[in-house]
Amino acid sequence: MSEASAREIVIVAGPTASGKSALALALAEEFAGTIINADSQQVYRDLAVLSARPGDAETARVPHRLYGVIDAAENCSAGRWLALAQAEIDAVRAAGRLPILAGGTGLYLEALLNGLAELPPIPAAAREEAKALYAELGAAAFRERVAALDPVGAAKIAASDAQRLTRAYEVARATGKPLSQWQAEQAPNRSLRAAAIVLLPEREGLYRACDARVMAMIAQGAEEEVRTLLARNLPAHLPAMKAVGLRELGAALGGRIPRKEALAAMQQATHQYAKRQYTWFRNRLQESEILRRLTINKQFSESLLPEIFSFIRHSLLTSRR
RNA sequence: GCCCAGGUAGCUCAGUUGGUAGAGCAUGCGACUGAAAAUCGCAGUGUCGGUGGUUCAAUUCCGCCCCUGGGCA
Repeated sequence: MSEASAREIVIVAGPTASGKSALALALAEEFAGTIINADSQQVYRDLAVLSARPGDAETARVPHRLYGVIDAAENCSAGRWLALAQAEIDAVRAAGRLPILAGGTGLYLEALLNGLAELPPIPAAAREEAKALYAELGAAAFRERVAALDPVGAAKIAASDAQRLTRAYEVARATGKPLSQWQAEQAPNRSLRAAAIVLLPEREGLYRACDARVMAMIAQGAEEEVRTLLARNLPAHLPAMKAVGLRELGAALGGRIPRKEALAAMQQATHQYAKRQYTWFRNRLQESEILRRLTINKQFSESLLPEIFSFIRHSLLTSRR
């Protein structure tokens, strides 16, 4: 495949509250772009405030895709998002605009760049079976059972990591082929060419921004949003039910803990989440044949735009305004 | 003022029949292939309230003092 035919995209990544959305907006206005969500929680309709989804003011200025498009009763996944995102990238390019992927879910961006194993759909019953067996056998014995089905995969998973262990089990059982083998057979995505801006602000300032964001969410009606979502009585295992702040605010609304304590716990959980993202983006999304990367160790601000615009112009083949 | 219970890691606490101590959480670092705002791994830290005594050795036993909580006056 020639480089000229590769699909060019821009990626805006970084931990929560680092300024990704504002940067994506500025890029979209400069380069006639459309912003495509790469965040696992912003896809859910029910989580407008809690996921800090762009609001009307932003979506009026620039087209936004894949925000609030899935009901909380359903579950998104890396695979489902990838299919949606690829379709959006094609549509945006067909419309002559630049796709700008913005979001904090490292796995999704990694899947977009490196591809994902092409697995057939795994029936829900396989996961139920895996979970039940894990509960019955306990961690160590279950891990041995997984090792019998997928020795290569099991060797890389800790016995305490129930989630990955049950995943390996369900895939091997449902497809008759070990997950590690599916993964080994996948091919990387060579049809993209990406320029990534990664925001990694100094930690203390980032945490202060996280704290301020939590308070802003409260001011925007986070508690009402939580009350409404909890009233649906959805199963706790759904991804949307794992949003940071949902459990904390829910506990306060239910009178189980003082509100002040809930806010502090939510801020702490936000720090921990930001830290995990920080680790991912510091060590992943590295430069490659298809990826140019610009790391910025600051909170986003307009004064950074000239440097960023220049980076984009030099990284992408197609000349843009 | 008297009585009782406490004072050990950033927090909540365990423990040492006397040989300078540990869990959980927090924090830091890391991993990460369809739950990823998920899930998991590793690591550090302490004048063991102060002071005097007994002892080869005291965070541990004894005295006094300080602080906190509760009770009685």
